[in-house]
Amino acid sequence: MSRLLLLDGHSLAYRAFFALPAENFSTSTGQHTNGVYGFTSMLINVLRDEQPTHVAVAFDVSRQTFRSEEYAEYKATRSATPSEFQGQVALVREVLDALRIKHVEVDGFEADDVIATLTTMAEAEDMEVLICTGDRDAFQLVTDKVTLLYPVRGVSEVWRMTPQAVEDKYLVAPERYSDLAALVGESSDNLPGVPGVGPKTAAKWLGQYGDLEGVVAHADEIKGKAGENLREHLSGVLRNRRLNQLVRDLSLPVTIADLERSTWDREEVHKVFDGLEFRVLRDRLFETFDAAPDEAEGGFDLDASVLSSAEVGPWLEEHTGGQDAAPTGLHVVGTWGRGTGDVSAVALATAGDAAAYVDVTELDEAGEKALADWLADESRPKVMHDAKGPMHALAARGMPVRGVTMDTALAAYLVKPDQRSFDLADLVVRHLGRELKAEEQPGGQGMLDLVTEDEVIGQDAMVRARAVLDLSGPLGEQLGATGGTELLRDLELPLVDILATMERTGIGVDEDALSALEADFAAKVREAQQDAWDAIGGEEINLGSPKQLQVVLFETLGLPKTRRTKTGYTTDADALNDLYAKTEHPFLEALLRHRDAARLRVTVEGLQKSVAEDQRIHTTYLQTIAATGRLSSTDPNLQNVPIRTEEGRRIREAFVVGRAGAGGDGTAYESLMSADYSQIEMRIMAHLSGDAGLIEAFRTGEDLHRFVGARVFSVAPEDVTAEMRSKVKAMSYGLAYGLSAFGLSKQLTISTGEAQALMDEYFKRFGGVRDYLREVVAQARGTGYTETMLGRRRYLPDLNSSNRQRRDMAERMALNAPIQGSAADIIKLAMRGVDGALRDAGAKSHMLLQVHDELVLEIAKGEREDVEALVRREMGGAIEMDVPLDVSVGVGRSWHEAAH
DNA sequence: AGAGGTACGTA
DNA sequence: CGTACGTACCTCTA
Repeated sequence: MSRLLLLDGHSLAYRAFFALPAENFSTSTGQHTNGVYGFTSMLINVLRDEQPTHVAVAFDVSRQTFRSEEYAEYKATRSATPSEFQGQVALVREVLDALRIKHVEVDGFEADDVIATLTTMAEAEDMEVLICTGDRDAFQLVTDKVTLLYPVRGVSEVWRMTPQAVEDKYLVAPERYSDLAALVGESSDNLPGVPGVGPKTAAKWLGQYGDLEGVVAHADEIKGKAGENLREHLSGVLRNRRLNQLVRDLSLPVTIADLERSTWDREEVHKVFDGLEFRVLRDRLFETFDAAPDEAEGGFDLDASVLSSAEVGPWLEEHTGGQDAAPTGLHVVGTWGRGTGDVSAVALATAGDAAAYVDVTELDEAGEKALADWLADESRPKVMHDAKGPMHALAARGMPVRGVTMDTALAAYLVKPDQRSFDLADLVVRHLGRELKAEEQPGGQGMLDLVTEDEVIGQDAMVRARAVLDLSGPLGEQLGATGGTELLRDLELPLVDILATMERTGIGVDEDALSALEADFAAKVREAQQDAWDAIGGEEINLGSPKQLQVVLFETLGLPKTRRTKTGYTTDADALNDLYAKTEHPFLEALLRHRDAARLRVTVEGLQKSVAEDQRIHTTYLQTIAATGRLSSTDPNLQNVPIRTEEGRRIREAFVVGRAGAGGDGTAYESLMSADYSQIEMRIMAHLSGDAGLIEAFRTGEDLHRFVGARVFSVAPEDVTAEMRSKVKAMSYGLAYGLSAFGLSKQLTISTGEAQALMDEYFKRFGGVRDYLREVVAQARGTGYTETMLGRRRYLPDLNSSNRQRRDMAERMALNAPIQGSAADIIKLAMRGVDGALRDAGAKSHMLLQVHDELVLEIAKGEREDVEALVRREMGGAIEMDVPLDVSVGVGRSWHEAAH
């Protein structure tokens, strides 16, 4: 049985808009999404619950329709569309396009007319019809075959309006509903009815005289005030009836057959949902419909074998030993994290459809050696997905991997750096149009007759190995088309091994020092907590609860309200400091002290929890997260260890050089070395902009902010005061982030005018910077992407958004991405250089950490001078620029000491 | 249990 | 109304 689902796009999105709080649904770029969210959510639910075979969504084109032409006041009382709803209908259309659901609109008519026409067309084909709209005019369409789903309680629930349901509710049959509405009036359409006549009276008349025509014909017979009013408003009633009659014979650009449900465009769905930041909804969509028809054509066809120890060597020789050295797909089954891991099995796949599965735990010595030799053989190219973790796992079994010529996760990241995850299954569907599963072989034997769990794991692993291999083709092509081939081959891929080694090495910590800090901070927390409680009369509130704090601050203490947040008033440090400056209330002082101490304590506790048995902390670097090209660090994040406050810096004292001989190979280390680029982003800005003034500033080697301050304030460099310097410093750094005069004024607590004057003066002196920043945005708007010095792209489609908030956000990203991204490129180059130079020199010293513009190394005894020279050379010479790359180096027992 | 919101650490 | 991240806690909802 065919079943057509028709939705009124605008009406439903608008309902959702009012049902869901706009402030809870917006993207990071500021676009509100509550209407789209509610619409999409409802769409998914209806598709799931009703299983229609055909779907269409109708839209209004404009408010100008034949109805408003006949009656100018039609819908005239509707208030202007709230600004938060702006653009959301366009987003609904984007969602529908991604889902490949047809939408239909006809100039001069309303969505309901389109729905009425489609309903009529479907009825002619004997289809069942479901109509989903918040417009009551559609009740007239209800029949035995046409059901109306009328949303109530926002969009969380729908009423199924069958003929019986309409009659129960309105006391008339559906085909009489419009007659009833004409008498009663419809306030939302600004169609006044007969005064004093409600649904009951109207239904009674219609029952008596059959239909509206009958009521009109017998109007003279109706007694009382109601009858009088009816006679008086007769022309209005007839007009209402003309206007609420839906048009059922529009000429439409689609046929019913066009509306048949098709598989959606997965890539487009990801793109659109990414943009809308709909994570839950996307999951729900895929969960609900993945089993349903899908565009993926099938799985992977493999000539699979499970290898015994003795078979490993011969198989590898036969399938990967050719002269052409074609790459092999490699998938590792195991666990990894914190710089180590364990393998249970590996799967291999070749372009010739051969696939093999090796249970590593069952291998004898010879088998293990055959596998290890092959893995370590640089001349046997391997294709992996997110290789770093698997490499840890293999290395932990004494099987280091070399010759990884493609990492599909890294390639996908370089192609689309804004994506948050690079799940293999997703990439396979998107780029290969297939599912991550084995091909069904009708009546076939072997692969599909899987009985044990092990067999399933084995097959899955081989499919993955094959999928990775197949993905490398299209991804490699896309990468080539976007100029990323060298970036992958020369920068990101070599970095994988370097990062893996850093993670495996870890950084030494003094656990006793951490414990002492923890105890100290804990005591401070208790003290501050007690002081805070005392200051409010002893009530023991949870100081970590913004909600409880708001009650105390703004109700109990009656302090002035702070900046609004979605859920109330902010209690952030800035606001509390402001409040303290105004009121000097002792509670605020104690609360701030509590915050600081509590934060430091959790930071220390987190570090304590992650100390491994070797008394070192092994972070994990993520290479495919930051859209600008930076690394990120997790579990624990060692890129945000406190440094700004004295108390915080004490934590860095606990990061120390490893104990003598702790390396296992007996190497003794003498110190930690911290080497960082000074003002690398400003230097990049000078280089990229070519601004003569800024370039000179760096070439003279004078204090940058003093130099700039002298120009901006027209004084001699020695007359630049500390205040001038700090203003200029804030502005210089802010520029790379797209700082506005307003933002600058906020930060420096000066007037907007003063901030603007400061910026004007700056740009007068350093006009090249302004021209460059403008040019970056203009070019990105044209090409759709920004580029770093090494050609790393970031796509910013929102630069052409019609939404100002989104556009402004995209502009700031466009300003920042080349600068932050080039800095990321440069330090990655430097890491390659340092790693290579250490190796060439046969040094025992090694890199431990990367913190965006800083490298931390552990220095082996006697290597300090050599390593310092080498690090300075490699970091300083990582790339050729018009300004020098200044590197400052410090050495000490701890990270804190090394930072001096 | 999981998600969203707030707050806050770094470059 | 300044970019890029990760983590912890609280609170509400499923």
